[in-house]
Amino acid sequence: MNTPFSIIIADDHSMFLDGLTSILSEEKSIKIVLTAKTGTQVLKYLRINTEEKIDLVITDINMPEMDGIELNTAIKDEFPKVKTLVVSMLEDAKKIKILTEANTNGYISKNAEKTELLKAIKSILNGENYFSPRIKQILMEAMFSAKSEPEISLSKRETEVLKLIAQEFTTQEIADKLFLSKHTIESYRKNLISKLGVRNLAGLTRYAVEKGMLE
Amino acid sequence: MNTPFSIIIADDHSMFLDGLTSILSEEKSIKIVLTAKTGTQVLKYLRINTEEKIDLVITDINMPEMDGIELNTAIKDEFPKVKTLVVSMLEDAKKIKILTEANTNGYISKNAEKTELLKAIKSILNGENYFSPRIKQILMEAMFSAKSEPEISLSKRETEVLKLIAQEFTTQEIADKLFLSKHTIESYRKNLISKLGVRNLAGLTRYAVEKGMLE
DNA sequence: TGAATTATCACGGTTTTCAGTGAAAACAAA
DNA sequence: TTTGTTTTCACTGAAAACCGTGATAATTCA
Repeated sequence: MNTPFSIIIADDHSMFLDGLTSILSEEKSIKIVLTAKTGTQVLKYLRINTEEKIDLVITDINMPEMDGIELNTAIKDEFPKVKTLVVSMLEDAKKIKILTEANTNGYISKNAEKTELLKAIKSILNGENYFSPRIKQILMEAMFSAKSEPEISLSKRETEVLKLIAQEFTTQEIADKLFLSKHTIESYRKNLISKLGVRNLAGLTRYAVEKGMLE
Repeated sequence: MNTPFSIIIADDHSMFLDGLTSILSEEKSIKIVLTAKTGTQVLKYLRINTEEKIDLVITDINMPEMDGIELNTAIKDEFPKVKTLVVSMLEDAKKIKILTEANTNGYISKNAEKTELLKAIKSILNGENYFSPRIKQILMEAMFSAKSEPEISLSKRETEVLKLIAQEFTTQEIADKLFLSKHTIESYRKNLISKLGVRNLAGLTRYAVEKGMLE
């Protein structure tokens, strides 16, 4: 019989880690060589055990220290032969896009059935990529809707002023805080309003909060 | 040997469900009689199989149709003999508090180790409740910090006006929309500002967004 | 180096918000 | 039935925001 495939699993939720390990240990063609809770642990292992052939790294996206996206790019950069499969809770189009651009070999949701998980793993180990139909669909939708959002980019100053506005400071206060003229801040407010397509302070504030620009 | 304990597991992420099943099927004292993806499935099963003795329901909080909190209260209401263990991703003090008040028998995080999971299950099956140290700590902190938040309650109209303000409507527009005088809306705005302890529209908007009053 | 973007400032006029103060009617709860 | 809350409306003066329409210097980047 062939030697089993060597797999690393990374997820910060130990229960999920244990569960996945338990599921995969039933598969005789798979050998789990490491389970890790952070991306850094995985990278460290790969760097130390360079002589060991690792076939696949299964990773979550949300992890402390080094998340799945960073881990993925690092692996593809340093160990291009190692395949990666992302198993994530979220179905965030942007993150999926970044991951595909970083040459992830597969992406499935934690909603996926066990059979789909095994299918994905086998496909990848066979040299094919695997993205579940749902993920493909989300990617497609993102492609189309992306064009409708022309990506508003704000300069440093604009961002700074916007934050202060959303924090309830008045024009005069912001001017004092930044050692600028009150007129300057007024210009910024005006620009921000037209740039972001909103009508007033409320709109600016909502934009700032929803984009997570505060705290 | 004793008859094994009958357990139901509910979680909308099938991978987690499979993982947990896989872990627990190693335990001989445990028999998994049902795995479900929604709370309603669990309730339906309990209602049909009334003669069957179910010892424990392990459930996530976030689930479609009927979440873990509703499921828990329903179980405690209809089937008080059935124990419940909540296994959740989130460590939200409020939800934990609601669950303890609804007589949940245990609460552990998905961060918990396998050993802790088994410990929790065994404790509960032995008639004790189990809350992990971390959860206890969060609960304690919530108790103390709760007093610092004096629970601001807004009336229907106040909420309505606040929403419209946060949606960038001017006083006049809101007045027209609600068939009220402009002065009335001004009063509401003023009251809201002092009630919520903010300074201006930005503060009101932030409050509305952060409380999830919009969508 | 030249073009584009960013950062800065200015002014007059209009609208809106903010702060203070007050009050009447409707309604629910105790 | 009294008390409290909610909903409704009104006026004033000051402050701030909003609108239009500029301009100049600094920086960045192609």
